Amino acid sequence: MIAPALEALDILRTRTLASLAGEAIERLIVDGELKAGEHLNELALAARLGISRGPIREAIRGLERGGLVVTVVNQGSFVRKISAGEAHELYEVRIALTGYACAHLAQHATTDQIKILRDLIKRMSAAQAARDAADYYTGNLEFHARLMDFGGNRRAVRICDELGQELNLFRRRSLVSPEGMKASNAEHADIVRAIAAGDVARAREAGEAHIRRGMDRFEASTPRPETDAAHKNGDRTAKG
Amino acid sequence: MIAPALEALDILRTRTLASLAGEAIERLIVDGELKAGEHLNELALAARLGISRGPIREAIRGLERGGLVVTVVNQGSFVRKISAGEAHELYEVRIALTGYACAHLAQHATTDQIKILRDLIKRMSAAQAARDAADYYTGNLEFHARLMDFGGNRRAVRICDELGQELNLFRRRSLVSPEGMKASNAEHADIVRAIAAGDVARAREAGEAHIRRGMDRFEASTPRPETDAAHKNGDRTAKG
DNA sequence: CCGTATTTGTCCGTATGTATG
DNA sequence: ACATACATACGGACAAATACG
Repeated sequence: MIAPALEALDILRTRTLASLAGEAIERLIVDGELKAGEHLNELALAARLGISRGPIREAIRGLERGGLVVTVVNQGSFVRKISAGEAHELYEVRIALTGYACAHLAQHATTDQIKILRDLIKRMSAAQAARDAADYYTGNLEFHARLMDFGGNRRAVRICDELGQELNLFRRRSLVSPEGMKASNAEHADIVRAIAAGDVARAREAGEAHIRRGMDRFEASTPRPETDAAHKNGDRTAKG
Repeated sequence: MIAPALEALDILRTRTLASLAGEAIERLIVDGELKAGEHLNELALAARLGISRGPIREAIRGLERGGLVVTVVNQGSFVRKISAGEAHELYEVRIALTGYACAHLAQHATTDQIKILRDLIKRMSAAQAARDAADYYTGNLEFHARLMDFGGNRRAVRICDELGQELNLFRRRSLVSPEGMKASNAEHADIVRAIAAGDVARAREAGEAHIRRGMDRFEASTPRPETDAAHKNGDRTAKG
């Protein structure tokens, strides 16, 4: 199969090739086709997408700012390889934002919003019963997005979304076992209960604990600490 | 025109022109030389920095991802003009992260770290007494960076830094009056006291309240409520 | 409403730097 | 250590779309 080139969408023309290329490369990275640490060959990417190197380079700059790739001069760009420590940092930011959003919701949530959250929990419960990991995954994604959207706001949603993408550079999709789904969804229910009860402190605690438990599960399941971290394509904010 | 062209750093060559251009344009925006809503002329920027359009375009893609500019096809890029509602969102994210960092610090702060924070408070106190707003400003910046760095971590620092930059698109530098400095620094002291006492809840509350108070001060001082909120990117340019 | 000028979007060519035999 | 091959970095040119008179 010769590359689902961008020419297929050429009819639209409502967006620049750089933006389309950016999304295409982003997909290649999050889907794992471009693995962590791998080199991004501009010419190859341009050929694959059927465009020239200009838009490719522009797209890579965006990904660079987004933290998906790192660039070294005269050597090119590489898919960012984040360390366990960096992953921990990302998780902590999510913990902070989720906890705050839950606390905020406990004070300001409407009955409609709570109903939406409860419906999502039901949907995930059904997915878990059906062993449908994919459906649970999307439901979980929407649940957390709703949580942030209701409480924090759109910007917080975007930040969490980007953090999730970066985390996918470390863990290849959070594989959830049936038991894991059940436990995770029980935590979701805890969160919504606290929110519905208007218990600010408990809502925050439940929200934080949920993410933190996911972090713990993830860090416990990681084969090796992978202390090599920085390598040569380390973050430019390198320290120590 | 002074034109602090990039040629001065041409000797180093340790970084790409795109990254240097990005920082240069970023400075132009943050410093207010390029005002909100203003159009970014690629050719003019290239001429000003003494380079070609290629690196300029790449730099703009980075700023776009960073939220400093918005781009519309076949029309170019504009300095992002954020609404009061969006500014409120940004503030809330900072509230969440600062509160979490303070709570974290209350549990894990070392005596050395607390000493550093206290020294910064002293420095700001001196700056306030001397009516040195600039020194207070930098001290304040470092204080908050330290707060995040100790607790949340480097990534949280970066996020808060970027949020602060975006906020500068709305408010032209948070002008702090002498009384404002004094009140603000008193809140700093409250935060550090709670951290030193190991009081998690109070530390979080103090951290959140500090940012929230800054937000309130800012929103109270804003000339117009601008209730439109304009969604997403809003109207790029004030044109009829 | 139309023609012109300006600017963006894209592609290609060249030079420089790095990796490698 | 030297030479070769290759990829990146940058500049410049062309076409299309938009803005303006």
